[in-house]
Amino acid sequence: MVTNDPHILETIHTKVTHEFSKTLEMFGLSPQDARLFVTLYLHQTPMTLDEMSEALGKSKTAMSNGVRALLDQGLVERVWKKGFRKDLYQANENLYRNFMSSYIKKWQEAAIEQKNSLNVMEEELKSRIQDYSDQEKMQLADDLYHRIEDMISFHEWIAQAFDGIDPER
Amino acid sequence: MVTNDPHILETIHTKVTHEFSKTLEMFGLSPQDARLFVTLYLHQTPMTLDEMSEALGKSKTAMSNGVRALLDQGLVERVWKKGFRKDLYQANENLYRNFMSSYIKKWQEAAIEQKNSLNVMEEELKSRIQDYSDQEKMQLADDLYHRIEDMISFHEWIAQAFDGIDPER
DNA sequence: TTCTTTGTACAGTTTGAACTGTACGTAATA
DNA sequence: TATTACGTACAGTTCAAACTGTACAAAGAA
Repeated sequence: MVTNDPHILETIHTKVTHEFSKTLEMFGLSPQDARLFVTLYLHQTPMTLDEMSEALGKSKTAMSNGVRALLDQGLVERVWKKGFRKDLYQANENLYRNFMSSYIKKWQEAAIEQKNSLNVMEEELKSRIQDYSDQEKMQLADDLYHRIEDMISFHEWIAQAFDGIDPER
Repeated sequence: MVTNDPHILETIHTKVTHEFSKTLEMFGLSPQDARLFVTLYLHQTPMTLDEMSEALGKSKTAMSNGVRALLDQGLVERVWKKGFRKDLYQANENLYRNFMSSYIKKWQEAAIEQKNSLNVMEEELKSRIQDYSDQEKMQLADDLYHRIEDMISFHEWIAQAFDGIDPER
């Protein structure tokens, strides 16, 4: 192609936004939050709500909500500019630390948390299991017990697997 | 507690289902699919659509759809029992292989895929970048170019990180 | 063949998430 | 002080996903 499309820059910008959003969605961001983040990330200077609204073609209210969600997740920060009344926001720079690293941490914590919950239930079941004189119920309780043990192992594997990843680079 | 709650087994069963579903949702399963899978997993023998419907209190149609989703993801298999007309389904046994291992593979493939897409865009941008005489546009293109490079690095980190996990135990 | 059972396609309903426009509280400006 | 600009709370709308009940096609039983 030798054509000199005057919108080539915008076209690539759009494609990149779409592509990178998909990756961020894998980290659990909603499609809209991901889009907003990428918009901020590609924009080299901090943006106002009105600029985001313009860039994404959505209402200011939607941007206000979206930015708050990103702030809560620590992906975006508010910036001050003296003599400027509007709020300014920019995407945090370090992608790896902001996503990969915190993501791993989130998984590990969740895995350990769930494992603990299961342990509690396992204990409860064990202490009750002898109460059953009924043969059939005894069998059911025993089966459930083994399943819980499998689940606990599974959570241990998860925690261990993510432990093997170096969180900083 | 010395009380001997006659429903203690069901109570624990429910709690375990709920807890383990949360873990599976982290792997991208929808809440409904996760619940259905755990129900099958805890049930020691293969189940019919009617049994699932009974167990979850939802329509048979919903079960039919749910099971198909799980089949597509390779989490459940159909079982034959001679002289029995109804379809029987059971959860695949090995949790680690079915979830953790395939999950890691999915991430790696996705990361590499996205990285390739970004590479293509980067090349396109590079080949067009000299067409700009306009100083301002030149700057924009250059900024975008650097951002794309950052994104590519990010995807490389992802692929590398998941590479460090041993997929088989 | 006819009758019955079983799974699923389909149409309609419900529910929740995302978005919009308005209205209001707060803070800067004059 | 009054006025203007800004962000967000709120109520209403839209849209998609999940669910239900009915109707039908396929396969087994009689």
